[in-house]
Amino acid sequence: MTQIPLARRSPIPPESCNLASAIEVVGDRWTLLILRAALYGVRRFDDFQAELKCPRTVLSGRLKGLVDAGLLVKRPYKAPGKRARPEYSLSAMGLSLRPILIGLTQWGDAWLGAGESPPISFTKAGTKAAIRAAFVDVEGREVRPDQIRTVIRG
Amino acid sequence: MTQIPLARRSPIPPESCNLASAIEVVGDRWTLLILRAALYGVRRFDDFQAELKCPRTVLSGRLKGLVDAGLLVKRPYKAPGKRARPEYSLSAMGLSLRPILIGLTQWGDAWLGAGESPPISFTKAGTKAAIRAAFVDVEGREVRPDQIRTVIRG
DNA sequence: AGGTCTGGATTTAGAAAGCGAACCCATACA
DNA sequence: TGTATGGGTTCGCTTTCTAAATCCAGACCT
Repeated sequence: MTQIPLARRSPIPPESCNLASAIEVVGDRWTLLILRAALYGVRRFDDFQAELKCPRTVLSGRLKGLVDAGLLVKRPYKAPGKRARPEYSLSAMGLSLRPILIGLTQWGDAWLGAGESPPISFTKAGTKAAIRAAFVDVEGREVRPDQIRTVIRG
Repeated sequence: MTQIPLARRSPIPPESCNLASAIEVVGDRWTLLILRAALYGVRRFDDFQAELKCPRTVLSGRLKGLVDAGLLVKRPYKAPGKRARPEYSLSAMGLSLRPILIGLTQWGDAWLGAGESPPISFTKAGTKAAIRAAFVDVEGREVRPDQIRTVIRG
């Protein structure tokens, strides 16, 4: 059970750790819920608001923050016969969070799912077999969790 | 760039989505920073506090929340010649977040790392080649992000 | 042109959470 | 008996969150 050896401090101080930096950017309830909706295709202010039921002040603040951080791109969106409005779509930076949120979805399915079969699952195109988040080596072959070693000052 | 089709709402309402539930549990700055430290081996109250520099009230609240949620286990810890104290170590539920936090670390390395080589990296035991977070099919072979398909009501 | 609708916000005021410092408590050790 | 130490809680103050109301610009209608 006690696989991780006791440490007084983490090997990398939080100030210079990219994980800690990432947490500063996306480690927020509303921010994560916005990204979740965005990955499902939601792009417009009122749609986010209807989905999240969060205060509009918070939503506009978080959207601005995500644009500043580079995860979302704000650009005008013109529906026919309507005036141009902004839409917020994921940048490459934001899209690359998808594996992490899928991983978190599967973690939730496993530990919070009340034993039911998951309402959403992921497969490889063309097949029906499920896929899952894991670690792979350079050749793309899976590495089991107990085989993972941590290397400092890479 | 617009790979994701526009949607007014996400396919699963947040109330019944395990991703949204997971975000309720771990979608918080201090909570994530605590888990980060815990995965590096930090277990004691004052060590967390020295590492995170957060108010002790917040720390004790978050630790309590993580114990209640089942991610941490609180149990007495007896150092020789010292009195018994509580320590907070990761449960299986908490440990299984490791791939997600490693994935987030690598996301931070890629997008926030200011071009430097990452201060921490992960390898397969016995080799020196780096590993990375990815998706695999049932046989443990990598599935590229553009090959991922979403299936509702699995 | 004037009025209305609609999406995308900002303003305002009260509630909740965050924060830092100080304090408390139990036990090892001198 | 006294002091040190780890693990908290209590106490005010400040920031952030929240909800509701308001604002604003550009279609569309007449």
